[in-house]
Amino acid sequence: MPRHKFTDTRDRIESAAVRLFVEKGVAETTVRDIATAVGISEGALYRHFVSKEQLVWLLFERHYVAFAGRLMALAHAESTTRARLAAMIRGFCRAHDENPVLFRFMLFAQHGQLGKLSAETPTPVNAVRTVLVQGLAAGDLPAQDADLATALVFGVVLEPAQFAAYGRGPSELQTVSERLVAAAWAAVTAV
Amino acid sequence: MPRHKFTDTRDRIESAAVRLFVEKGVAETTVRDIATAVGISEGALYRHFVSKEQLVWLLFERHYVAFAGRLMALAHAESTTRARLAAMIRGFCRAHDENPVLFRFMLFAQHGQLGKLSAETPTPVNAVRTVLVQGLAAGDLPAQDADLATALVFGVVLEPAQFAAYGRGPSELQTVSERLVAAAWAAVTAV
Amino acid sequence: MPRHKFTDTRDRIESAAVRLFVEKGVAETTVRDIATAVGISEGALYRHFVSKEQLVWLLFERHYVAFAGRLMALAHAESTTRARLAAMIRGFCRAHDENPVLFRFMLFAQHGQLGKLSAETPTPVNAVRTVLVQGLAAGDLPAQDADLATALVFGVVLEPAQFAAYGRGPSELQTVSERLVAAAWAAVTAV
Amino acid sequence: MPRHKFTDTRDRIESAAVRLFVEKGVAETTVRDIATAVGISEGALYRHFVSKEQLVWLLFERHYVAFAGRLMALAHAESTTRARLAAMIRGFCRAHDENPVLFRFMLFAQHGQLGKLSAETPTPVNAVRTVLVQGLAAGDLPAQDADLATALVFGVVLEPAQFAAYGRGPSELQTVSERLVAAAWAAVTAV
DNA sequence: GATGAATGAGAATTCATTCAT
DNA sequence: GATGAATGAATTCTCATTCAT
Repeated sequence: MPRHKFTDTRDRIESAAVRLFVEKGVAETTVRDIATAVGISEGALYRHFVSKEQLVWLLFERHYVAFAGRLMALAHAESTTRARLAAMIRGFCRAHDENPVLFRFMLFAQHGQLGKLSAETPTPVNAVRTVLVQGLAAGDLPAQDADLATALVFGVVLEPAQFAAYGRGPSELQTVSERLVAAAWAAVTAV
Repeated sequence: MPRHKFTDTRDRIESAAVRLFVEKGVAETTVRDIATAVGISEGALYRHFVSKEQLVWLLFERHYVAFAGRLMALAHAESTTRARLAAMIRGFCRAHDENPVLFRFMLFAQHGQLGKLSAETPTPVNAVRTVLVQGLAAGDLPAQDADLATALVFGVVLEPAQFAAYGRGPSELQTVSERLVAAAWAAVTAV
Repeated sequence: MPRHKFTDTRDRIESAAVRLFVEKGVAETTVRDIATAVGISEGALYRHFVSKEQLVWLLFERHYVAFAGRLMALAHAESTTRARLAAMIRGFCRAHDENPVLFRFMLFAQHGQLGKLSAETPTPVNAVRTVLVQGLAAGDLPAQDADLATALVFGVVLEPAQFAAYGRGPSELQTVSERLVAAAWAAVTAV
Repeated sequence: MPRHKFTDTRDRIESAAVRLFVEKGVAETTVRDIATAVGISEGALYRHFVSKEQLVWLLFERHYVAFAGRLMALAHAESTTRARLAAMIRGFCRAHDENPVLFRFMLFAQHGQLGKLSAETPTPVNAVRTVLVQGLAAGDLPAQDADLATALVFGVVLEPAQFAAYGRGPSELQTVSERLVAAAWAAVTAV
């Protein structure tokens, strides 16, 4: 095993960790599991990451914030509330299909990291909620609790992803993205 | 009386365990945590339960199956697809509000127990799916993937519960149960 | 090996720990060393002590403060500065001979615990210093820096103990206690 | 120049190591600590030293023996026992003030190296002891145990240094060297 | 039924040392 | 001479489980 490669080690650690965290759960994944999956020693991991805790946080925060940014950019490119919501939902589906494991790690894995986010951090939840609040203000949506509406949109998108993880329903969300758009819009307008 | 006491201790263990499993996660809850919460010794716990694993399984399986039964009974009491779905969603809301901690334990806590259920076990998912399949057969619903439709209904109900757990949106789901019924129906008919 | 003895386990841990800390140094003594010396498992140690750090601190603080109290009581029983100092020095010698290992742990072992003592904690240093300050105020001693005088007394007592630990000079300090009293008095009056 | 640079790095390693060993203790100082302090990589350290152990030994042995030589030279320059002792004590004070860190490393740091010295190695202890033995033989000192007398002299000098390290008493020993000479002489003549 | 000390198998982390580049 | 990733053995500590009392 060569010692001094291309420093892709860090990347390999990250993807192995995300995969294991999703497969087995964060608490159930040991540092040894990760090291073995990467093919290095446990000690070597600590050359790249301060602690398991920090590795979890790093992976979560980076991708979570990046995904929020992606969603906001998609929304900004559209002008109507429905188009914005549709673009975001398609964004969810694309992100899921590109890397289902990462998607699950960000949005399902119980890593206990959500509480560490500062209130101002942009999150996917805030991205969707902002669009809905604007839609409510513009009269594009019937008056309703913004948080509840946000939850409905999330439910319509995330639960099919959850089902997919268990082998139920379509495994590629993009094949049903227009269906999810229609369902989400119907849910938030069916007051 | 001794029999009564036994039952009492057992119940206290169970509710303390459910609460801790939800609050901290299953892996993060130690046997000592539970024993301390109940006010007994660690060893005494093993008088009532074979192992932590078995305790988790017992709690999950019992409540999960019971809840599935409750849902099916609610559906059977109605005659139209929409009424059946509505009754089940109200049942979800009531179960949540009666004991949010238990609700979360059953439906969110990643306890890795889902895979242990045999295929024939009645589950809330199957209960909802069965009603939807019947509705599709009866032509009450537009043709669509039954699993996806099930996921949509679950998403519309569960995500608001998830949000409530984080202090977002209404904390009592029964206050918005008709809203959720409307949203779920809209979602599964918006093909 | 019986499991449930007379709970002298705690005491056995303490004396084994003090001995090892002195013999090998605190940092060089592992929890395993202590457990092996006591004849229990490593994990069992943690039933009695929160951490190695806490064990070190507990041992040090308790004996250090107790010894300071002993010294002060000895001083209080006398009325002249010289008699007070003599009583304290004899107290040092007796403490050394009673348990040289504990004596060394308190006064030589580099356990890094000194900094944790709050300023008001009674210490052997303060005990001696207080007597010297009173002697200076009473004119029993020539004017001089109280800290330096304290250091001289400590040096006269502690260095022979240090030598004894290396097998040099008398191993029992009580055999030379009057000599040390005379030397200390001479040192603090030889301005 | 390259030779010069080598020496320079080596010196910087040595002084950083001595400082860290005294500040944090030998066991508590990691090779990484030293490398970081010097501004080189960990691996580079091993270009200059075989091991941490060897570095400790090297530093200790070299300075300890050199200091013993210095003390003996100072004694040899004088003709009376008292003058010899006085010269040595002033030598102690000067060495302390020149480099308190090195002084503490040699005389206090528990590096477990003392046992490695061969019996014939000249040490500060032997230097002082030799002068006292000669004084006893010459009748300049009252009959007494030579080791105990040596310990008394050491205590009178070292304990003020120890106190200085903790911020008690004078920080520069040379300001009180005559006081220490008087105290030491009083201690060894007060039989 | 209850207690709590004890076990033993890991878990995370540290660290002196090596070695390909 | 220098770098820094990698190793592997140790170290502290945790925790589900057992068992004598």
